[in-house]
Amino acid sequence: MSTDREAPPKEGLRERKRRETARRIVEAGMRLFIDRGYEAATIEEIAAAADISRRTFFHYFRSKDEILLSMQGGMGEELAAALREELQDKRPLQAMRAAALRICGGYPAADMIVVDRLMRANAAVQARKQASYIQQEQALFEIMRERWPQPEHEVSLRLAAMASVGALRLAFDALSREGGARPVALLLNEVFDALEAGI
Amino acid sequence: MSTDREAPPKEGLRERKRRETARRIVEAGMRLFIDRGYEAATIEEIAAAADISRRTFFHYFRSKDEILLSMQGGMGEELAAALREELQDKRPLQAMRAAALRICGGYPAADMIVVDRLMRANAAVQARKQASYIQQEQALFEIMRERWPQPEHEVSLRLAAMASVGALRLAFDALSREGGARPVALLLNEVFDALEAGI
DNA sequence: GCATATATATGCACAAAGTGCAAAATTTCA
DNA sequence: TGAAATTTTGCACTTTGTGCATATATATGC
Repeated sequence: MSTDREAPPKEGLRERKRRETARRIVEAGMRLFIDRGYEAATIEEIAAAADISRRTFFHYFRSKDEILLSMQGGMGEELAAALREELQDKRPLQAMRAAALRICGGYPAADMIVVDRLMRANAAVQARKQASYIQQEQALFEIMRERWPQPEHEVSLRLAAMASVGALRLAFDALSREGGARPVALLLNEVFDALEAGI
Repeated sequence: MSTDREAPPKEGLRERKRRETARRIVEAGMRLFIDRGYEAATIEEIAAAADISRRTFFHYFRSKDEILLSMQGGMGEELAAALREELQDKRPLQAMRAAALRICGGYPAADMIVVDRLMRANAAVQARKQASYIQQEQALFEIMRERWPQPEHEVSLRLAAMASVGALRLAFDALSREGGARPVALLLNEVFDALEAGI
């Protein structure tokens, strides 16, 4: 029989459709957010544009802001995975720099700027974005601790996680402020350089 | 005439009543949040308990979560003021430690734990709380920069602000986790000691 | 004290978010 | 094919938050 090694992806019609619907919702949401603003776009409209009922929307996202947050969420997971790899042969800050540089390529600066601008338009969304930085910090700290589990490293790893996420924040803030004038990679390097010089 | 030295507070009936009403709203809100949970307590009930109409509630707070956030807000301003003073004769981390120790006395640990617990019950509120840490970091950074405006200090001051707010976060998290077993002052000193040792 | 300006409180109507429930419609799998 | 599981939908309902007009309370000049 043709290879039953590994768990077969088993991507049935159901899951495929579900993913496709989620994708359509996000797409429709972003389109409407950009066209008429985050607050003005109603879930009703988004659902209509994504060709589902309003009620079904809530089977995919708990609230309107989750559309925006879902974008950032994926990036966080990628970053965590990349960090775990880079930590094999690098010290924390070097690893974070490398991980960030590696994955930022996959996210067009223009998109990040758009999402950032949308988030600034609503206090609750902005808050959740900033909160996600803190969750990210916790996640990255735990990954670093996998690599150096000794308790005497805990404090410095926490510092490293704080500084790393702080650097990401500064770089993305700068990106947004400059409107994408300079590439993300450059900004990241700049911030991480300054960070290392300051320690 | 009985002393007209200094600008008279000019606390008219209006402002006094306004403050009193705000106080009643917060009190009623906290009472209901504790009794039946954050989400279950409706603004309608809170307004009734504070003896105002539902519509009037919104003249005082933009939303339900602002009741909880108003508690944290006051502390942030006090901290900023204390930091400004301590920076006269201390280095950033020392100053932050002193400022935090000074003002934490004014906030009973039990109250802080209750507020923290309530905030954990709702994702949006939790997010705003964490976001306020980031705003706090920005505010404290700016205060530090008043003292050392030279651009070559910018990065290290940013680091100091990040580390300081990080320390506050760790101390308050510990307080909440331990349920108040050890006093805030002790936790703060512990975290700041670890921080300084790690640098 | 009174008139008048100004700030605050309230009621009403309304849009939108979010939830529970039960009835279709669809997909899976034997 | 037919039963089981999952997804989609409609409907009714509660709650949040806002706009607007009106009433009420406070402040201020005369």
